Amino acid sequence: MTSTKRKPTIHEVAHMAGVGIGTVSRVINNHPSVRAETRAKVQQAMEHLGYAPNPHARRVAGGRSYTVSVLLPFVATEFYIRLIEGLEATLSEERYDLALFPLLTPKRLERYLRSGTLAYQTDGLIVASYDLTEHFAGGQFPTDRPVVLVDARNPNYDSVFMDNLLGGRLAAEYLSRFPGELFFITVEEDIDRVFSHTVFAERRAGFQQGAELARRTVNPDQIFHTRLSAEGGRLALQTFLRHYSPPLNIFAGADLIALGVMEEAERLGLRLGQDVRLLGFDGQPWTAQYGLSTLAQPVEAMGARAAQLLLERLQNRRFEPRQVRFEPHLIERPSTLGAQVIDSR
Amino acid sequence: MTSTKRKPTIHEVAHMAGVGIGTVSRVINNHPSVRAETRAKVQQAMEHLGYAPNPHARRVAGGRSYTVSVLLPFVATEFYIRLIEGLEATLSEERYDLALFPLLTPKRLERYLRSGTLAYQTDGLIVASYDLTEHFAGGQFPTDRPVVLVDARNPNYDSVFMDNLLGGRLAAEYLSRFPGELFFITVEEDIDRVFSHTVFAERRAGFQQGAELARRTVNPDQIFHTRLSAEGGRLALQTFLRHYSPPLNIFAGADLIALGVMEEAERLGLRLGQDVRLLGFDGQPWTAQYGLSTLAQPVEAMGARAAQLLLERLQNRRFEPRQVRFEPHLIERPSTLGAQVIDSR
DNA sequence: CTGAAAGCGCTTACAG
DNA sequence: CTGAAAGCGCTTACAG
Repeated sequence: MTSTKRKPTIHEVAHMAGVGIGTVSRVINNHPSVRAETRAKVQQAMEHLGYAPNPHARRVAGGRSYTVSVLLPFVATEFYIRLIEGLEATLSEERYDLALFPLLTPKRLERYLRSGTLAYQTDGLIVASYDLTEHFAGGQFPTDRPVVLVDARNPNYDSVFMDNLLGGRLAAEYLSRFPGELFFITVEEDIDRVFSHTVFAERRAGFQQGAELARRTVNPDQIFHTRLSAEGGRLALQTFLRHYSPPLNIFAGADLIALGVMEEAERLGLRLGQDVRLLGFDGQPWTAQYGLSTLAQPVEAMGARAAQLLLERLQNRRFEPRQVRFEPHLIERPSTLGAQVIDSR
Repeated sequence: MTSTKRKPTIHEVAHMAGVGIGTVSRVINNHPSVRAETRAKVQQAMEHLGYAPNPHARRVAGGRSYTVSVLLPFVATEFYIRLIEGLEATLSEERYDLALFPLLTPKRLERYLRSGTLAYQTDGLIVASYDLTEHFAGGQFPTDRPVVLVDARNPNYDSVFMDNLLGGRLAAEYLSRFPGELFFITVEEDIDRVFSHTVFAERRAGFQQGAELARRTVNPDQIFHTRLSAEGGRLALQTFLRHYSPPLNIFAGADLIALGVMEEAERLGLRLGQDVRLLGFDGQPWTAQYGLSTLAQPVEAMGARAAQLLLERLQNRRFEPRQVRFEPHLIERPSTLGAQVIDSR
């Protein structure tokens, strides 16, 4: 006895609207074959009663969970906030719920996937940022549910991914147009991280390629490894300045790291866009106010696309795994444009 | 049609065990009034069939969600991993599920609490680390579900909290026994954080109190504010060393920050436990291998206690809000014991 | 386009 | 201690 007041049911709605419960159900589920007039009557009754369908009854009767699980790193980045919003926007249109499963340890993941109740909890899986197949025998997820990867890539599964190599290359090409050396701040995995991704390694490889194409050298001490935090950016700038003098052209592997670079530059009295040219990656909403140039990722769109792929799978459609590639796009702001631009192309 | 093979139901189990479905249900729910012999028969049948109860059917028939929602910050700390484990251990015994709700924005929270479906999703709420009442009119959560706070405190709700003030005081008292100045590294909220907690402010206040009691002064530049990251600890040590010379006695507000201090000390060739005496807070599992002294929090136990309080509320028991206080306890390791101990008590 | 009815897989008094 | 039966609130063919 947890609830205080009885909640209205489909029967009460049907009674009030003067229709059968089947019709109410059809209205709830946006079934096309309902007369507009009938639909209106039913909707009025629902509103009047403050009716909300019981999802559990729906799941029992429908024989499905109407739920999609999202397996994602347990980190504080805005990236995942945006990703979740993209997923949710698309899934909720089809009345699917989202269940978040934070990837903490492989043991938990294993337990989760093999648990007898997962069958009831989830119609499909979305796996963010990791290609987890390596954790399982045969490179297959131990589940009969459809799986879609987002911000990650595997040829055996539908994948929605960012072309990080291209991103790194664009960064190097762009920063090469300015005087001064090139620098890169990359994120290293924590030692204790058991799940690994390749995002930052790809950006770095792209950056090296782009630098080569522009005939610029990037020495090992022009690359700083740190964790994904603003403070990592601050440390990076301090370290660069021990051996190099402004102007510095810095590509931060993530906006959050670029934020730390900005803070430290300000503390040191360096002018952004002149002494330090700074380019981030992600396109977080706050970068606009901060005047941070960045390679923007259409994160919400990636989430929406992944959700769409999964919904199609859930409709039992059979096709080969689909690979959807997204590209970052450059947004120029004061952090790189403080002074005159030398266009050497 | 998402599932591949039909899952066995309670009827099949009953048939195979030669009992009624009611009996099977009683076995599943650990109802006391089942003969051991009957129970064994049923369990055998369940195992043989690979039976797992359908949680949705249970929720419909039982009229409850059998689910507890945990509202928690979306951060990567091990603290929450441990907290979740403590909660889950206790709740799963009573066949309650856990639903994680990451606190991203107040808007999402509002939408979530007021949504018509929350009534179906959740029998009770556990709110971690934040006293969210300030966000709502009248200082009450806009829900008729029982609410328990953990790692936070509010007189109107059951609360399980850590005595952070005591923790800070213990830290100062302990570190005062060593030669050298006292330092504190605290965590500041990000500007964009809308949810705020008082944990670090409390530890700091306690630290100041403890220092006073020990007749030690702590100047403003002996306190460093940073974000919750290992790199924050590295920056802190660098900063302290600009104005102070070893030995330094540092209380890091969190183990994660202490980790950064250790890394930076090593990089600078400083001896831990001699040049730098370091005390963390949390008692993360890895601190043992790293030899980090720390004020350990019984996180799992706090989670278990919170779960227990909520389960009691769910049994419809009425009592005044209960406040359960936990204390940290000091674990001494090489990071403070590298040299001789001056016991001045 | 719509209603009556069967069915989804459980829980829970009610008898015995 | 246990079984038969009603009921939870939906979905979904099946008729019309």
